[in-house]
Amino acid sequence: MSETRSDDPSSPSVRKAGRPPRNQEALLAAAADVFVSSGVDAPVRDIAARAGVGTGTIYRHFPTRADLVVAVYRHQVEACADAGPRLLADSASAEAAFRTWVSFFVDFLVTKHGLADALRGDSAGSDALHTYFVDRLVPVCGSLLEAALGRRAESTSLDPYSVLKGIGNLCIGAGADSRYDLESLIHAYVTGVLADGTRG
Amino acid sequence: MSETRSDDPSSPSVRKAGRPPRNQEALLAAAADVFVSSGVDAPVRDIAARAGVGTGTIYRHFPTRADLVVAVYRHQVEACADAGPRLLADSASAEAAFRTWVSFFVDFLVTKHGLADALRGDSAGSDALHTYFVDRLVPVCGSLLEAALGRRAESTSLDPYSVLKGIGNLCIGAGADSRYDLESLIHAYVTGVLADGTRG
Amino acid sequence: MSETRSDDPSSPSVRKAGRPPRNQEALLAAAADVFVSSGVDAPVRDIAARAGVGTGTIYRHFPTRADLVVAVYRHQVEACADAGPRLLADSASAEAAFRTWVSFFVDFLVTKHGLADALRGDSAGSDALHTYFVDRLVPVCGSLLEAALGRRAESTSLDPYSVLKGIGNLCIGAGADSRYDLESLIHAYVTGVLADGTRG
Amino acid sequence: MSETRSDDPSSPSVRKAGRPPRNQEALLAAAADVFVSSGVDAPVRDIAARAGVGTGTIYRHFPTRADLVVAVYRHQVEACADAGPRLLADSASAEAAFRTWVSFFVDFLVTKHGLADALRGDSAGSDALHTYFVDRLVPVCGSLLEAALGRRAESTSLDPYSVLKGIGNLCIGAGADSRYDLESLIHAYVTGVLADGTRG
DNA sequence: AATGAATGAGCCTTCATTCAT
DNA sequence: TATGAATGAAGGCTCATTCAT
Repeated sequence: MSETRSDDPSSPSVRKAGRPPRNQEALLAAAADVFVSSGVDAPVRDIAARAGVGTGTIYRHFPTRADLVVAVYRHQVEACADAGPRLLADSASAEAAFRTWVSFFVDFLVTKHGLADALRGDSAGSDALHTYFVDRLVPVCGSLLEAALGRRAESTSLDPYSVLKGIGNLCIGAGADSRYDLESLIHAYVTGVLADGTRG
Repeated sequence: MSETRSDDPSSPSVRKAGRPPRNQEALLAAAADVFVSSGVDAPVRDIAARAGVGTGTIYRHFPTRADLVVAVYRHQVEACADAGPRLLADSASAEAAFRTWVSFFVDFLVTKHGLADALRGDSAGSDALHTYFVDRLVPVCGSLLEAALGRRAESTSLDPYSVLKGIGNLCIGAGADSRYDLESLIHAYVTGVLADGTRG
Repeated sequence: MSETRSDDPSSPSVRKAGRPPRNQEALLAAAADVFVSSGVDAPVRDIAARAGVGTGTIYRHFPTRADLVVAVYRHQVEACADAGPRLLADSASAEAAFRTWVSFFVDFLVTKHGLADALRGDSAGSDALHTYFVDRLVPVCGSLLEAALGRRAESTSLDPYSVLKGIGNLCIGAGADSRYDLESLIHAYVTGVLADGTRG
Repeated sequence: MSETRSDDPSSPSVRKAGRPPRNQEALLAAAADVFVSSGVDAPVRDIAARAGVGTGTIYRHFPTRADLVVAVYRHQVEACADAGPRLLADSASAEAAFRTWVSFFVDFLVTKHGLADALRGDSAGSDALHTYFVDRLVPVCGSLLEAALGRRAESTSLDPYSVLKGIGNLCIGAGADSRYDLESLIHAYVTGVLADGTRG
């Protein structure tokens, strides 16, 4: 599907022959590519081929698939996490900040198709990623949500973890399904979360 | 595809007479069991073993995995589809009917662990299932949604397909993750869908 | 080396094409062949190829390498164990019985080149074989040894296990090394064992 | 094979000053350690790691594994060979000298766990080692044996090569198997060798 | 000279699928 | 029809070995 994909830091792209890469960057870019087209469970061999390296090289740098998956998405997760506080400070309203952050998160998930899948936690080696996501993003999502609900929130039953995971789930399969109107759904979802949170 | 197949997943027991296709019964029941415990991608051998038949028998009755998966869940899908009109007629309000139907659908998805996953369309042989779900349930969901939105609905941008798929997505992983408060999320989701639909 | 080898129960030998075998016998014969030429650690693929079957077939019949190794030699081990009591009853003297039995055991080990190696216990999947050998043959060796030492034996420090393992070790590499005069060595070994046993 | 590899069997150790090849030392020591704990077939990487060098360095100094193995044990083999004449001169009797030498050899083999295995000749790169052992020790063993048999020996059928290899074989697996009473076995073995040799 | 990243062959193991019985 | 043995394509992982730096 994506033969392009090149917003990533360093992306040697396709790579057919040429001198082998000397750093992990190339590996990560290749893995990202493959994850997009074949999912996080793609054969190690495919990733190696895409990177133009031997399978051993993959294992050298990332002993387990989890290591690789986490490494592949770490940058983006960090960027996402960092955006939270910034949005809260810069936005006109807390709700706007929350909605913008959610959009940011959704874009990330959708762009990196396959990521949403990884987020689930079933796929091989996804546990590490899942844990990483949760640890890093739930707090951010939580503070934005809390701010958005503001004073009105009295005893919301909607915990940040569920809200975040819900967003992730909603993103699954989007991008590969043109009939699936993710944007509208996310808007409605947030609307509902804020409405229900207010009522507690 | 499968002619008879009683009503409940754990069915063959109920049969009175002994029409030949008795095997189909056992096969479906076994497959349902295995799908629950190992997911829709479980080894054919496991299913055959559970059914007490040879693998060849599985293939004879269900040439592709999709055939099997669809057959396994047909009953429930039908029940779900049939419930729509009934709820619309029996409920106090259209919104109540919609919410109840959604709950029904969610219960189905969650109970049949792994079904939500299958619904996505990536898993082996899920396409057929996906198509079947869509063809059968989108119309039902659509009429309930329309009724719930009622007159207020002017030009909702939320199409039934997306709404249904959103529900399915939200259900993914639930049941295996106790921190994931699916019920509250679904409630919020529906709230948002109805609210946004109104504003369209 | 051995292209012959055919004293084994059922030995389809080389097998190039032809209809695939339907029983384990063929597999065992193939495995025996390969063990002889490549040792008990030979690749499963080699064994499968020799038997003219797919690797999966090997795994079907012998889930672990140990299962296969044990199966391959079980017949011979049993024959060897059974020979003990018989020799004791038929021989002119207990010492003769012991020496004959040792010869029998040695022939077995040497003929099935590679077996002595397996007996050691390091090689993958050899533990099971080792245990089997010990459980089955040590008692037999023990009673023959005891009989041979007869009354004279007072407090022999030579336990049957060590004596048996010593024989096995002595056989290692024999057959592949023409300069190695195993027969004479075994004779001397037994002489020493009986002499030392007497003095205790 | 290996270009340099000094000239004297027991070489690098004696060096006074600090000529570059100091590494050889470290490499051999590391290899010896690893051989003890993981056997002569241990991964090259492990040896390199233990020595604190890159794998390439190992290959530079020892092109083949055989070169390394031989180098590792050269010292001990030489010591063992040198001990022969000395024992013959110092011992009370030739038999005592032989038995002492055998004990010495056995200790060497057992202490350097895995050496006995390597001596066999199957393990990767053991041929060179085997040849070296034979060339160096068979003559020594032969003269001691001859002396021990003395005048009595008329036409012994036990050649030194077999006797030596027999000892080596007996040592296999000792040390890793507490039930295996190597010492007693060796005693009996020598007893038998001397007894049979006399009768020829 | 030393280093260690990279390579890739080779082994194990698991299944989907076919097919003789 | 039913069976399950057999097949063989994958895919994971581990080193021995090479070679650019």
